[in-house]
Amino acid sequence: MKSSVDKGPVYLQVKDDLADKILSGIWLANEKLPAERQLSEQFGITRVTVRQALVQLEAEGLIFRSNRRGWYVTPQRINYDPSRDIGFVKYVEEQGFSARTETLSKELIEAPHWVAESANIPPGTPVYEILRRRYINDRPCLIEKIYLNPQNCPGILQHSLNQSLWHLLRTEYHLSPEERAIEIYPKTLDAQIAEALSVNNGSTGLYIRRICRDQNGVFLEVDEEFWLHNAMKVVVNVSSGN
Amino acid sequence: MKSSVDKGPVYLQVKDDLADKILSGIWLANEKLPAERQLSEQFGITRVTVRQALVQLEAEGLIFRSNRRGWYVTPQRINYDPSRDIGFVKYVEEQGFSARTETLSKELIEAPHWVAESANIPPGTPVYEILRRRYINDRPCLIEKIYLNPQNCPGILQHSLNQSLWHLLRTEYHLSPEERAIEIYPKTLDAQIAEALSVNNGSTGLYIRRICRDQNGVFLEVDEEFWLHNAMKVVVNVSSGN
DNA sequence: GTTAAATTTTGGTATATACCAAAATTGATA
DNA sequence: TATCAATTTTGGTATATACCAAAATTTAAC
Repeated sequence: MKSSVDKGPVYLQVKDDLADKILSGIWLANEKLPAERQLSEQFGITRVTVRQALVQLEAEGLIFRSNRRGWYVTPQRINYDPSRDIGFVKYVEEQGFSARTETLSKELIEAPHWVAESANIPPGTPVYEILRRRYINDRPCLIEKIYLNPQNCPGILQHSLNQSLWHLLRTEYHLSPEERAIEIYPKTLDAQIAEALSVNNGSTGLYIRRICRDQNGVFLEVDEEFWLHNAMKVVVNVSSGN
Repeated sequence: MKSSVDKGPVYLQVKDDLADKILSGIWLANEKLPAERQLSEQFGITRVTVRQALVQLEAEGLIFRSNRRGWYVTPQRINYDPSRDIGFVKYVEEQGFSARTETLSKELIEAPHWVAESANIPPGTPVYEILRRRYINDRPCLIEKIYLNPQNCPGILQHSLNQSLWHLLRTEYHLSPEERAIEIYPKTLDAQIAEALSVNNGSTGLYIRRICRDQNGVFLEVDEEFWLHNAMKVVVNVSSGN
């Protein structure tokens, strides 16, 4: 890998080399990369240096790792519009991917601190909490924590929650959000979330928080999403208003 | 740092320890952390391991590094609403920070490929390109590339562009956007951008692309922003529509 | 042929060490 | 006292090595 002319750090050269193999299609989406020791031999460098290159590529989103199983080529990002509620599965399938949802838990709890605060309800108010895991092409891509106002949708936990939640809210409870406050920023996935997405503890993800209110400003839903940072691209369309 | 009971990897323990010092206020915003060699001695671990912890903390956004000068405590994120155009400086100052803008270059060029495509104009059409660097509390936080339709705002490059661009467009050219298509995702900062923000080549940033059109659907502005990933939080409010 | 146990491979973590160039600091000089 | 050169510190990069536990693979047993 070393050459007479300086092309910058070796690990960046290796990174570029691997990136080429991916972008040019030599390695396909979801394909497993050679083992680290194998790569280090191929490039004639230490495994430590290979690792530096791989971590870089991971940060760029070109590759991902699945718990101790190795490095894989990241599939194309999907577009995601957090301001719409047409149903995740439908939305993803329109883009030519397959999707599915898994409900991890659902219960009535006392509103956590931050939920009470952002929903503007007294602390300790009972709320429904729903935990879901969403897959795109069989890859777990996000964990979702949903908090619902029980006054608006009593008994919703009896329903199957693997479908579009807003479809349910619309048809069964005649609810539809009027105002959405959305927050987006990169955030490290904590142990619980990382585990649930089978990625390494400490991986960076994209965090989306959404607070939906009805026409009277009453809180309908608070929603927290923890995405693999490389799985999607946020796409929002906003008209006028200003 | 080692202890009899297993508390997971040492580098995560160190990370948590440092995180505590920051969150508890022992180390203040913009304060410089001790040198890596010093930390490694304090914790009784290798510099390599210290580095692992620091890189983690950086990914979490708690600390940042400024080209070879060391590690610093990240100041609080600002809120940023890419769907509004009330002027960056004013917006930031309302949140209690100081802000300023620097124009790095401005010229008439042929529309780059992706600009022509997303603006729906013929490739090669002349457009104004403006490059700006924005500071928050004297820290360079984002690079902005702006592409304007010359037909809408002839001669705009003669003006000072360190002020709010939309204020200029409104008052001088009677332009205001009706539709905005916004894209947001984490992206690695390339060499040019990283240099301009004086962060390491290959750092991850948050990328925001915005396409603004008038009421007739004619392209007014295309805008690319490259943010330090830890400098802000995207905040968008969307009403109804669906 | 299927299942279970033994073995190998591999990623995750960690130490010890070294060199370079940029940055910061110190010291000499005008 | 201010300026500039010499020195020291420090972050960035890289090698060589090692051990563990999870995962994958192979082998043995039923």
